[in-house]
Amino acid sequence: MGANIRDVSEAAGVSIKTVSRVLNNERYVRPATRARVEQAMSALGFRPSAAARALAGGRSFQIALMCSNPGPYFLHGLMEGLRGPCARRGVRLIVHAYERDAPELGADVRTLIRQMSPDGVILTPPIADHEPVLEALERAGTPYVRISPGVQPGRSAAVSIDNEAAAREMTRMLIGLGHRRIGFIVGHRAYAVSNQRLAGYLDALREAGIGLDLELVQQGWFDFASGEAAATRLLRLADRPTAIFASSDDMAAGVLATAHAQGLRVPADLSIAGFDDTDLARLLWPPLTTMRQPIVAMADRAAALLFDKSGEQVVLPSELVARASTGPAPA
Amino acid sequence: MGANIRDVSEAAGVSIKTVSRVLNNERYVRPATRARVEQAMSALGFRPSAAARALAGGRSFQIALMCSNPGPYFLHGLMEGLRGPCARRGVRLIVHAYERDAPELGADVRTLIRQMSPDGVILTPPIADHEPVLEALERAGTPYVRISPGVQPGRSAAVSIDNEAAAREMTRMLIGLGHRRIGFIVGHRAYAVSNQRLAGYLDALREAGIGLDLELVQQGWFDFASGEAAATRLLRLADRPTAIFASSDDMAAGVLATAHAQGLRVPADLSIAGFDDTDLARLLWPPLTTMRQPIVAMADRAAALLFDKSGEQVVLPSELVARASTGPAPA
DNA sequence: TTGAAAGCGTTACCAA
DNA sequence: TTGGTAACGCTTTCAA
Repeated sequence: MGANIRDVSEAAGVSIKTVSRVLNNERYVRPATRARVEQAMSALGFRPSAAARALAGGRSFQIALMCSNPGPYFLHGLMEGLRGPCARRGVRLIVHAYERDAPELGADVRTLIRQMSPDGVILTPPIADHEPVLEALERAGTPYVRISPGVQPGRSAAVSIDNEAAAREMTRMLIGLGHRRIGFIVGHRAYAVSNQRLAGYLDALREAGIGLDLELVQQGWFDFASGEAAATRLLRLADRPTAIFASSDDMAAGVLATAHAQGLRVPADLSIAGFDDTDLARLLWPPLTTMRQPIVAMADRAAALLFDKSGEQVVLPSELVARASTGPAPA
Repeated sequence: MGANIRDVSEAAGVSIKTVSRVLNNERYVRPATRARVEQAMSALGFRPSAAARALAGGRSFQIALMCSNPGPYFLHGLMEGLRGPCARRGVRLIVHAYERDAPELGADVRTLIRQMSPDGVILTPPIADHEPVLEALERAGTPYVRISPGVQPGRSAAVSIDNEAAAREMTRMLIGLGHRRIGFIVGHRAYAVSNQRLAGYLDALREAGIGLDLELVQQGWFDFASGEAAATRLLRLADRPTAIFASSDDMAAGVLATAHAQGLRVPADLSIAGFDDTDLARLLWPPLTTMRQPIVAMADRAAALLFDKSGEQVVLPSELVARASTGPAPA
């Protein structure tokens, strides 16, 4: 099998402890000694056992990403953003998919902590606001970073964007194009960002003096299928919307599919707006985004906060992260 | 902190070893004893430390998914398929994103094995055919399952679908609709499935007596952007294709975006076919798929093979896993 | 600046 | 069917 720390110490003619010091970049190792040890390590192809380090030292060199079953683009963005920071630090990523509605999420996290003792945890909505989970993390002293938290922003390190402002901007833009009947597809109820985005939409309508028609606000669940379904409901209305703002890209894709299926031309017959600016957004046009790939950026930043043990709350600068297909002004 | 195995043994009035037996479902534990131990475990909220188990027993209760940076839908499908089996077995998933073109992938895997000693590894293309990686795995005795391997099918447990047949069927269908100029977007060169799908396309053309026009075959890289680019090239041709078959859904989405951007109506002006049947495929129609979500199914099956330590090679039944938008026959 | 020895929490081997 | 006790490979504490 692989060489262990003793093999290295013997090869280098030093004690085990000294090898350990080199491994952990501790001070008080003479450069010459360090060099000798490092040479022995690479000569033997030594790789420290994560299990042994975790058992003895408490650090597991693993962080956990807790996410529910989000859309493909959300997951992909997270992974994309976490890859670099983790690789640089030599940290492994455990992806822990949780059931959004499981009753025992707190116990779930406790199990995760006890079993793996991760060096840190990244929480994605909606679990980022789940009290039992936060409590379990804090009680265990496990550092964690929340992505897009909805409550108690100062409670932990967190990364987010200004969802309300972004949704307001996007709605304003649609209004500016002449749209008056703008459908809105709300995200999953459990997610704080769903409310924030809805708030932005409502705000822009109010500002423009457009009365709210509740029929135009439909429930979605952030996934493709719910976008399809919500669009179907919206397009069945007697007084159809001329634009639909889906508060996630996955749902926007669903809207697009529905539009296709009904023979509607996009954007001539229907303007569609999405949120998040993933690749999917490029099915729409023009490019109105000020921030590319906010999810990737948030994940990357979250990892940085975790590794630097900073309790900072970061709101990434993003006046607008959505896109729309913008056809000719509606009749 | 949490209770350890000794606390449990004391609470239950048995030896440590007996608790260990219960934990591992070993034989030779009297039902009464087992019950007593189990009660003590739940009373104390005992969770065995993965690190200690790994160190002492060799099993880490972790499996690793090695994947490059695939499209969002591929990644999502994998996670979706692995979630259930892992949860049922109490196994954690390490997602190890590798650089497709890194020179030292073999060393990378060796490091992974030494450090984490995963109970198993799932390999996705193109690493599923990477000799140094397979060798490292075999030398270490780590069970592994390959998804969509391209060579040496019998070398390990593996799961795949018949890519060539699926691509042939899809091309036949397009031909059946009257298309004669069918663009094809090849996947990343490093992936075996790219060739398999291309072979199916070529086969169908030959069968129909349609001469191959190399201009119609464009290189892509399985991602959205390369689909856009390839479509742009295809649509610039003097003698445009009337249909484009992209050998992945992510690329098909890119084709769709390009078509939109050029004001083409889909499918009236351009038929688009995709591969894999993710949600994205629902942007196209009609539903010609015989197998829903092949990626999810492959991942699920791969996990099963890994856990059952079966060396089986599974080819999932799927005559057709692609979809196309099918407009009126081209002029 | 270096080293010796005592754990960390579990499993494995051998007895009882 | 149960129980000691020695590993497992590293970090930590305390000396030197």
